[in-house]
This record gives sequence, structure tokens and C-alpha cells, in this order.
Amino acid sequence: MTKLTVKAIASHFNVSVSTVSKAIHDSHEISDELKRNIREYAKLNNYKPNRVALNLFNRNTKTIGVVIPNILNYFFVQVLYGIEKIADQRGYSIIICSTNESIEKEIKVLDFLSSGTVDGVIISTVLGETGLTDSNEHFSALLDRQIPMVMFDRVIEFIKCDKVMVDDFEAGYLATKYFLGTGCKIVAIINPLGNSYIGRLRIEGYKKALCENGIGPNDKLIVTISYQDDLELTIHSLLDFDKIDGILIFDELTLVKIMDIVQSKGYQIPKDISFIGFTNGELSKYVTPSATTVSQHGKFIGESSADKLIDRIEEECDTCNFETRIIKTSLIARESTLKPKEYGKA
Amino acid sequence: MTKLTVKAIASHFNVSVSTVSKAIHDSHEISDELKRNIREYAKLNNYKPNRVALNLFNRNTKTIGVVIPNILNYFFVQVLYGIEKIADQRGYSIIICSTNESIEKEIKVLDFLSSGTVDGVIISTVLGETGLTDSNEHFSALLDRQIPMVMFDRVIEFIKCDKVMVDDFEAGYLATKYFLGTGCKIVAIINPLGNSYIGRLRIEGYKKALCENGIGPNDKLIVTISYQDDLELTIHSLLDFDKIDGILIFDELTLVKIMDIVQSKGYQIPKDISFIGFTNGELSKYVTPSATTVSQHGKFIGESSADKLIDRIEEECDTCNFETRIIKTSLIARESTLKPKEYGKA
DNA sequence: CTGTTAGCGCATTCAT
DNA sequence: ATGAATGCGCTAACAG
Repeated sequence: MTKLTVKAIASHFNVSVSTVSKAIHDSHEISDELKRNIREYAKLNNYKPNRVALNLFNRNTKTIGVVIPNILNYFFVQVLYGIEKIADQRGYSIIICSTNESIEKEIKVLDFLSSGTVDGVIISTVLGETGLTDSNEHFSALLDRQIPMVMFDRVIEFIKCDKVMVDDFEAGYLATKYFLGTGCKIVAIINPLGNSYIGRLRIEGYKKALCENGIGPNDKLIVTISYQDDLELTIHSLLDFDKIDGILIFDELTLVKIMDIVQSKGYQIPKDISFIGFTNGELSKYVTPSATTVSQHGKFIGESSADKLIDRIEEECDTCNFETRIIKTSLIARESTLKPKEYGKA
Repeated sequence: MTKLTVKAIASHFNVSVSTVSKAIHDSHEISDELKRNIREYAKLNNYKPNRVALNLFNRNTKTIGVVIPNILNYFFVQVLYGIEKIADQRGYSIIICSTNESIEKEIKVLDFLSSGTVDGVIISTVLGETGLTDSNEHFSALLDRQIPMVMFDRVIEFIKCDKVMVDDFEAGYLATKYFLGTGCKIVAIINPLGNSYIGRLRIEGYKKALCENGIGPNDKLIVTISYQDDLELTIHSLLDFDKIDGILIFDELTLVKIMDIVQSKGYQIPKDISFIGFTNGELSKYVTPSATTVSQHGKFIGESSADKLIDRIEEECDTCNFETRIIKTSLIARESTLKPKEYGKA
């Protein structure tokens, strides 16, 4: 049986399509009997209005596009979870596109999403060379078409749209202070986030904390790595360089891998080296020793982004004052760091 | 600037819409000059054909719906990753719906997906009471509309459609044999999969292995748990019941949590109790001790499902001989089990 | 070479 | 109370 349409129903009852349409919408313009017959018939053959035709007619799709760099990253999955929750509540579906950290894929995906398939998009961008302004014109395509967009986490500073991010500066600052508060002297950073805005903010927070404690930041202690890098090598030369006793790592999986390597080299955690990571996921909880992490509240970021986007989609007046929401992080203390010393005591 | 349409371009050049359409499609019917002008103008104002209109016209959407019970479960994310990869390669987008293990949500989502938004769906069903035939009529809605569907992992036995699953019987069998081969005598099962088909298959495999070794299965050793259950209590009464030295757990996160509890009770893994889990994810790798698991090759399941679905969508003749693909599992041996004893040696 | 017409499936305004 | 006509944005068959 081919898909049932209003036209088919109409010809079955020898009436016009508009009569059928009205009957199905329970219009009072239609006689009760005919209405009942039509609706019964429709139900029986489980008629469903074609969504695509409705979308065309209504000039909206009630779906939002979500673009993330890596679906295997737990942080993004948490965000997805939050987005899905709100979207569902507010009657939207989500179409998910993974860019796999490829700028080409990001361009391709944004091109697709700007062709009318979605009412708005939520995006966390790939790690790229920033500063290259021309590499960001794929966002204007969306914006020019008046398609609302909210960026989260990995946002691009100078793009004008709503944003939801964490207080990364403060996160870097507090994590570093926490290290120092437990007696660490030489704190290093491992940054798998390239030259991204959020990475830079975290590093600035780190530097501020060091300065406040009279420690001059040493750029050799900040190592930026990429996906292909050999972690074993990286960590080896870092530990050779200085007597490091604290490492702040910007990504959960990298944290766990490095803790694994360091332990297999014979170091004790946290006695010899303390660790703090980001993204408070299951891994951080169940690794041994369990990892102290900065929770970015991924689910909440997702909820907030989705709410903001749908507000923007549905608002009548488009007053273009964009908002940047800053979500507070929290530090979850576990066993990969020492206990904070109590100051002010002799 | 409002969205550019063929009509707008047409009126700008004082030609008809079909001329514009042809020009944009580089038809040889249009004079080179006009064509050049139109195409230039289109590019300049970055015209993009409205996808929704095209979908209506073509009677397809080039997108597939994916329905999973829980997006926070790493196994499903792996599958998603595989699906996305193939979909992208073959020119499809995916729209993801999470049912959060709720049958109501599953019904709602399937209803949505059967309204023309997608060309086909890939689904892993919620854990439900099986046997209740009437609770499964929401699938017929899809099938009646000739919308291709492939079920993966948590499939429903008697629904007629393509399926991709793992050899769960063999997985249960081999895992149990592995336990016995390392000297375990009393092997228990913790099953968070309710009365699902795949759970039953794994248990049957387990029983077969026991029988082959002259051990009569004891149903008290098979405990089915649900999300709300208190794991601490569960494991407590299980360990009280008998001197268990091996536990097979059907889910990665549950495995890790239970290993955590058991260790905090003072048991040594694997000396006192051995563990084998399912879903070979990062958690199993980095937990301490690292966990022996049955790898279900989630990514491959996703790839296979997507390929099968798209084949089905695009095939001309709909010969209705449905296929059930069985993917082989592999057992990844790690530190949560003892070393297999070598038989045949004195 | 270019335009007219029709239709994808539906809802809505305006006649009757 | 019912139907005809129009349009959402696009393409394609058929005229001219």
C-alpha cells in the first residue's frame, strides 16, 4: 500500500482535498457525519500528514542541526544529551553532524545545514588555525541567511552570535591554585586543544595563579599536542625537563592515558605527581587513582544552548544583541591530587 | 536579506523561473551569456536551492533516522560513529533520537519518523517486556508505510526486517569457557538487559558452556537488575549466596561500578573474583585492573547497519527476503581475569 | 533558446 | 457545508 495522502482520501470519498484537510483538522465548517467518516477512515489507514510538505508550507522544519567535532568524546555526548532533552521538550528534533576535527567537513556540513533543512544550528568548532579570518567565512553563509546559530565551548571569538561557554579562565586559575594549595611547586599543562580560544583562556588563568604565588610561568611547561602525537614521547621529555609535580590536562581521555603512562614509569600518583583533568565523566571517576577534574557541566551547556537557540528561532523581533552565557565550572576533588594544606596554621 | 529563491532571481533578470532553474543546472538549452549572468548572480548572493522543496519534489530526504535507547552508553555511541561514517560517505544525513529506555518515547519517535522526514530508520529497541505483541505495533506503522528499517543489537525476534547483531550466544559461551579455563568454578551473571533477546542468548551460551563442563546451571547465579537497583545490595547478596569466583556482566558501566564495589569490600581482582564485561570501550581499558571484555565491534555494527539500510532504500526491486547479519565478537583478555591454564600438560 | 504548465502534499483564503 | 484557487520552492515535460 502506497502512502496515503489527502488527495487519495478525497477521491475515496468523492470530495475535494480541502474538505478532507478541514475534516482532519476538525474544522466546524464540515458536517459532522462526513467529518466522522473521513477521520475514521484516516485513522484506520493510519494517515499521517507528510512532514516535508508541511515544512515547505510552514517555512520551518522544527529541527535543529548540531555540529560537534567528535562524537566519541564524552564531553560532547553529555552536551548532546542536554540538547536532546530540551529539544524534545520544546518539540524539536535534532540532526547531528560530526566533523571529525576536519575543517573541510565542517564547511560541508554547514553548507548542508544552511540549505533549509534546519531552523537553527548549535556548533562547537573544529580545532583550527585561528586568526585566519578567511577560514571562517563558512559561518557567514549561515548567518547571512538569518539562520540562528549558537556556538558552545569551542567558540570563535569574533563571530557575532549567541555563545555558551564555561568560565575557562577561572577554571585554569582555580585548578592551578588547587595544585599550589596541595603543595605542588612545578605545574605543567598538556593542551590537546591547539591554539583555540578556550585553551588560551585556561592557560591565562593558569598563569595568573602562578604569578599570584610569585612563580614565573615557563612556556616550556606548557605543551600543546595534537591527535597524532606520541603521548609517551611527549610525557617523557616533559618529565625529563624539570621536576614536575603537577600536570593539568585539558581533556579527559588524554588525562587517563597519561596517568597510565606515568604510572607504568613507576611514578606514584599523587605522591610524586598530581593530576587534574577536564570533563567530569565516567572515566575520571573509575580510573585508578580516581581523577580530580574540572566539571564543565556538559549536560547543562547543552540545555542552555538549546534553550537559547529555540528562543532565538521563535522570537518575533530579532534584536541583534547577542548573548554570551558563561557557565561556572566546579572542581571535583578525587585521589589524583593531594589533600589541600590548611593555611594560616603553624 | 531574505532567502534567495529561483523566483527572485527570475524577476531580477526578467526571465521565467524555469530558465533560471535550467541555467543553474547548467543546461545547454540556455544561452551562454544569460547562463553566465545568472550563475554569477547566484554565486554572488550565495543562492542555495531549498532542500525542503527538493525533498518534496524528489519524494526522499536523503536522511536516515537513528533510534537508540541511551546516548550516554558508549556502545551506542560507537555504533553511531559507524553509522555516521557510512551515511556521510553515501550522501546521507542522520537524525538521532534517544528513547531513554522509555517505550512511550520510542512510540513517539517512531511516529515522528514515519511521517516522511527520513528515508529509513536504524533502531535498537528499549528494554521492555517482550512477548506482549501489542506493545510492538508501533513498528508496523513504519513497515506498513514501506519505510525500510534495520534493527541492531537489541532486536525483536519476530519483527520482519533486516537485522544486525552480534553472536550473543557464542559470546556468552566463550566468555564462560574462558572463566572455566582460568580455573573459575562458580560463575555468576549480572544482566542489566532485562528479558531481552540478546540477554537470553548470552545466558543460553553461558549455560551451554557450564553443561559441557559438567556444571549444572543455577538460576540463583543469574541476577537481572534494572537501572534503579542498588548495585551494592545486589552484589552483596550475590556474594553471600555462594563462593563465586567469576562474574560475567553484560554492560560496561555496570561492570566498572561492580568491580569498584567489590574491591572496596576487600576482594582482589582477579585473585578472588574474575570479571568479564561487554562493550570494549575506554572504560574497560583504563579501569584498574583493566577489564577483560567481549568486544562487540560497535563501529562495525553501525557501518553494517547503515550500509544495509541504504542498500534497501536505494534498491529498485523490493524482494522481501530480510537478512540477519551476525557479527563475530572477540574476547579481549586483560587483567580482570586470570591467565588461562594450559590443558593437556601434566 | 525561452516560457508555460503541472505537480510534489498540504493548508488556507475566498467563493459558492 | 463544500469546493476552487493559490502558493510554499523547485523541477521537468512540453510548447513555442
